[in-house]
Amino acid sequence: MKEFVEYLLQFGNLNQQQIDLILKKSKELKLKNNEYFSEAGKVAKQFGFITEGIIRVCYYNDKGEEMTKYFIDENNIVVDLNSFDNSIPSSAYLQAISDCKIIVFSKKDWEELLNTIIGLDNIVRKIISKALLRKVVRLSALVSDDGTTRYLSFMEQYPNLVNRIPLSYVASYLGITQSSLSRIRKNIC
Amino acid sequence: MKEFVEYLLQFGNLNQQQIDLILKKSKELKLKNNEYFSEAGKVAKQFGFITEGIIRVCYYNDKGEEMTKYFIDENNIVVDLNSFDNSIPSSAYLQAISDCKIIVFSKKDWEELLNTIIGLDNIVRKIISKALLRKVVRLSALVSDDGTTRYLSFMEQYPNLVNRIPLSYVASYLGITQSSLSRIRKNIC
DNA sequence: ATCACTTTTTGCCAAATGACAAATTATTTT
DNA sequence: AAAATAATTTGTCATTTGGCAAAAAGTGAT
Repeated sequence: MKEFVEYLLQFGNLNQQQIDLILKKSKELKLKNNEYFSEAGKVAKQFGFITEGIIRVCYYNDKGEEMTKYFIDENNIVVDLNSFDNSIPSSAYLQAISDCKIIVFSKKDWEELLNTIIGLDNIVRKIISKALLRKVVRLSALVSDDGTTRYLSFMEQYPNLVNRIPLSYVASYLGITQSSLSRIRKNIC
Repeated sequence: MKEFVEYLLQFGNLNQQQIDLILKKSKELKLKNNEYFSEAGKVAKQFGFITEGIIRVCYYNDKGEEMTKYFIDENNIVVDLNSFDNSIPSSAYLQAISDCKIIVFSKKDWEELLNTIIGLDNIVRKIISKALLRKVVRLSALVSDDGTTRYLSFMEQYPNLVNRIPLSYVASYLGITQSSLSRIRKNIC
């Protein structure tokens, strides 16, 4: 929990009373490897913060292939934002790809917090923008580069992820086939 | 000008007095084809809204190749945000790739407006988030697809741009070479 | 209409990647 | 340890794309 509070405080101030309020509403969710935090077709009902583990966001394209959009690891917000905010069914799966511990808030509690704590929505907005910006930077690195360069920059961006997740997920994130990635790795090491 | 006001009002309310204040500070900037709205190495000093024309955002990569990050067309905000907000030198060029008319605000005026008009910063924040989200969606389409698919989705996203800008810019945006794009087009049409 | 210049298309070959299947290696279960 | 399962690597060949240079088409000025 401490991590989450510290994380929030990076983006704005909260007094002890406000912090306590947040703590009171928080619950811990444990997910086993391969379990879902939220699923395509369903409305996202939780706002979370990962304290342990890795989540990946994926969907199925026209051809039925599983595509990994991105990864979220420790000390980051995890929420299917569009679905959560607008109460619409999501088009993506948020799946644990290792055992995870996540601090979660129900939608009701979270909205209550946003309404009660002045400045919290400001903090959240900043967090969201920052996350989006990071996403843009990451995606940019994936365009225009060849497989090898993509893989190298992936390793820079997620240095502590490479060895914790299956190769196939990395490949679908990088937009190349698993075999290609395997060959690329052979050439690098 | 009307377009800009309408644009802002999509994201929040402003009364007539506030609108007049904004109008009073606005200036019209005309850029000829190939001129720069802001340049790499310099601090961005203007916040703009394109009423006519197309701007592209580009930079030079390690190899000295010119890379197009994205295009901005009519009825969209144009600003080198990171540089403008933090007063740091930018790493990108914002270049007119057709004659442009842009409504602009100096940094000083814009900050004054943000301080004076309650709710404007909220509106701006919403605009920025939306733009970032669009960027993510666009970039996602560029990863994982082959050249042909990229080009097709580019045409969907910028239907009125394809015939107005040089092929080489489109190619560098799509992350493929100009020759490849030329061949791809031949196969499609 | 001609010339100069820019943009786009082609041709050629090398390199990278995809598709599919089989083999190998790791991991888990019994 | 052996068997079963999953993950990764490798082989083979077709396709796509890159790199480079030349040709063709388009544009603008005189």
